[in-house]
Amino acid sequence: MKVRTRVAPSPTGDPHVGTAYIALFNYCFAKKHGGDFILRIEDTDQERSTAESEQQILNSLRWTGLTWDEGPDVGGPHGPYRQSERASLYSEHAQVLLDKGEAFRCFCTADRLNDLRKEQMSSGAGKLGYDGHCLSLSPEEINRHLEAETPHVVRLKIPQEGVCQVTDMLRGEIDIAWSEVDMQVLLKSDGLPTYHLANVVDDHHMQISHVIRGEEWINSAPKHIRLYEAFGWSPPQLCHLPLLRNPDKSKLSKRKNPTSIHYYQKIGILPEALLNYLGRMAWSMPDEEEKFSVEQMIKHFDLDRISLGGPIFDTEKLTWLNGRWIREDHDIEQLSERLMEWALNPETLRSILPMLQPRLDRLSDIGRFTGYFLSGHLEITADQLAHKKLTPEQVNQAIVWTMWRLDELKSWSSEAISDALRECAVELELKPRDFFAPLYPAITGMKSATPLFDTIGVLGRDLVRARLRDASKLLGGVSKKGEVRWKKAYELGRKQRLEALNTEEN
RNA sequence: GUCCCCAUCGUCUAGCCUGGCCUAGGACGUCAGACUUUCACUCUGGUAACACGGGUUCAAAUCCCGUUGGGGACGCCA
Repeated sequence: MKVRTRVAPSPTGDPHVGTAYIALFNYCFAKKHGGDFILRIEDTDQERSTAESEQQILNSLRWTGLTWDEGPDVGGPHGPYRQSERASLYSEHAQVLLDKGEAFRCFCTADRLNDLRKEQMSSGAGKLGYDGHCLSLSPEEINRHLEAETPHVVRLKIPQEGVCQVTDMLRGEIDIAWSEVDMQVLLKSDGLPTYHLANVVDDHHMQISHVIRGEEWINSAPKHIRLYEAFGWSPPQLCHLPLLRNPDKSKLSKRKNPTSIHYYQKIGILPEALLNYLGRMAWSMPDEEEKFSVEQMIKHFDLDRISLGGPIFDTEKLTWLNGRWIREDHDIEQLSERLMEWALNPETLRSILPMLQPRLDRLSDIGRFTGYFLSGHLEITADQLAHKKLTPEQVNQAIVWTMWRLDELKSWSSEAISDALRECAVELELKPRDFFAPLYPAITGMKSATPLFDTIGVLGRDLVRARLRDASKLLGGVSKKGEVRWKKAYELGRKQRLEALNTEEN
């Protein structure tokens, strides 16, 4: 059987380095065995998925240099490769399970489920999950609900007892008692599938032979195995990779560490260096060589060389490795080409020049304005952030509010940024000009610079977040205690904002 | 809380499966020095780890058990 692997990102935010990491291992495994590597977009979450995010993921993954044999942009024999375009396939399969008696309809309301969860939490019973309420509904009751068009979901039936044996390519047999497995929702009330159903149906139809994914999926593997069994399909081999971590060992997250591929591109990391570094996460060359290309990685790739401790994503070593790629693999001609490819090109210039033109008296003035567009982190001092009307605490608060509020933003347009930040100023009861003042040095390193919202827009989410975090740290950062208090105040503002939004809509 | 996974320098890791060659190797960082008009690069040297306790064995970083620690999962998110 041909080896076929896939990476299946969900377009709900910035393209994540974790996606590139998983993609890299899937790619290497497939290519090592002469197989195919597939890209599939898992956009069944209507609430959070955006076309913008999908495009960025595609762009970022392309930028790394990884190529896929099948995908939404390149097509292939098993398409479509976007789950939102396969909706009927999933509902048909849900029906099959219903007919086979492997799944059941559940008419429980969100309220009942919430209460149930609360009760389970507080009773400290340990076991959480659906209580099987709708399992015993009579055919008449079900029909009555269906006729009344009561919103409902389809859930997977789970064996009452016994254990599920999950075979992991790295860990061997893992036993998980069926009693620990929840009766997972397969089809949501909007008719779209959850990850579990869509994933299994697609992996089967796309003939995926090996599922290489993050460790966070181990606990739901029994659900997937159950689904394969229920359909009468043979499951793929499972392989769970250790998770990339923050320096504090928690799962890599943007709140603690820049996670977007775009950020690393922006600060001038070479794609081959990023992939090289990602390849060093949990994996090593047989001769322990640190610097290697994807081709070399494929040549020596072996799942046995994966170490299971979760690696911390260390930007310092990435930077060192990147330096080696710059120095050892480029002559001056090639380097100048890389630089032009990166940012010294008309396209980049065109994106910032509209803001610059009114400020240029001499062409050479470009120098002091482009610095902060081309830099990664800024070297600023605490007194650059000082403001005559605000206390350092207030300045810090303005910066932190900006950071939090920007994180909530769905669209990264300067209008959206402008609206969001103006709201922050109102919430903090500061005049806009006072509120914005410290943001200039924090984000640009200068007291006055190009228009704030456009600048933030061009710099991008992760870089802006990183600079704001740097600035906040300069002012003492957010202490554990302060975080709680500020978060409360921030949430209050957020709540009022949402309420205002709702009354507007009504 | 319940379940699952994991455990070698501060960090990435080699060694572990197939016990002895391990007084545990390499790399990042850091410190010291050399080179260089400065800086950087480069080079040399130093620093620093088998989580703990029990077993098995002539012999354990390597195998087994327990403890501790870390992480993950417990959504009509993926």
